[in-house]
Amino acid sequence: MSGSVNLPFGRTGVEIGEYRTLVDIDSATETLQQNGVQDAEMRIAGFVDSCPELLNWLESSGREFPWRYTQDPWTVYATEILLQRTRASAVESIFDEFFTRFPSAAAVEDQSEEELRNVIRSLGFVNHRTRSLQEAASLCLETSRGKPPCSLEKLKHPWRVGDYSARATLMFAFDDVQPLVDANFARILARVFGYDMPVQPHKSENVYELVSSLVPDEPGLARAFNLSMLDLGAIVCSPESPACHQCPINAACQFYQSS
DNA sequence: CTCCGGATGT
DNA sequence: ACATCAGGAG
Repeated sequence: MSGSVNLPFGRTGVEIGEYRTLVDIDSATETLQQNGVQDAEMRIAGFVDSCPELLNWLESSGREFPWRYTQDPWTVYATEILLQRTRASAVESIFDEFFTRFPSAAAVEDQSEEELRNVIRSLGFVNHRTRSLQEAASLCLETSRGKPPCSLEKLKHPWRVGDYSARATLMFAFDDVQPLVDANFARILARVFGYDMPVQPHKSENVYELVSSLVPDEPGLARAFNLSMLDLGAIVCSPESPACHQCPINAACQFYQSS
């Protein structure tokens, strides 16, 4: 049941012809046109056709964080809370200690709150995250024997577990195809398609709709696609001074073409 | 829309 | 000092 996709990155090998059948090019084009982007059809096609190479880049250059090697629902759910507005490298540095002390939702209720706060202190947002993890653990123990629920609305029940974290849990723990719109993703799309980045990228309905159409409708590829955008944003397409010369999709990027 | 929270990188 | 980080709430 678990392990139906290849870890850590999912499925990274696919031909362009198959990939095209798994995304909604018409819907993506329509959404992009509503943003006032010229040549929307051509730009969407260019992006989609570059995605197989993007997945190859993930396979060779992606970040192999420990949480990418498991689909254990509690581990995925708790890790998403640890990752909120926090550098992934910071979470990596406490990952082993955290899941040694809190390998299950039950462990969070068994250990003292002070113990929990000590382990996550180096991440910041300690008050927020302590309450989130306690309520998440409680939810898991109430609803399904220590496992997080596989429903979007129920996953969002704990304090400060919102749309992104809930969808990420569905995607990475339950192989449920989801669009994961974070700040990185929005920045990349703004550059690739040449429109002004929304003030709250992860809350923009327009960006969300666009990403929904561009996520391939197959769990292994959807996992790889989402991870590739996270890593591209962190490694190559950084906020300041992006390394366009080493970007696997620069041929389809308006920012690169016009610079 | 605005504001929030903390360690970390620059 | 200031912006950023696998966002979220009011």
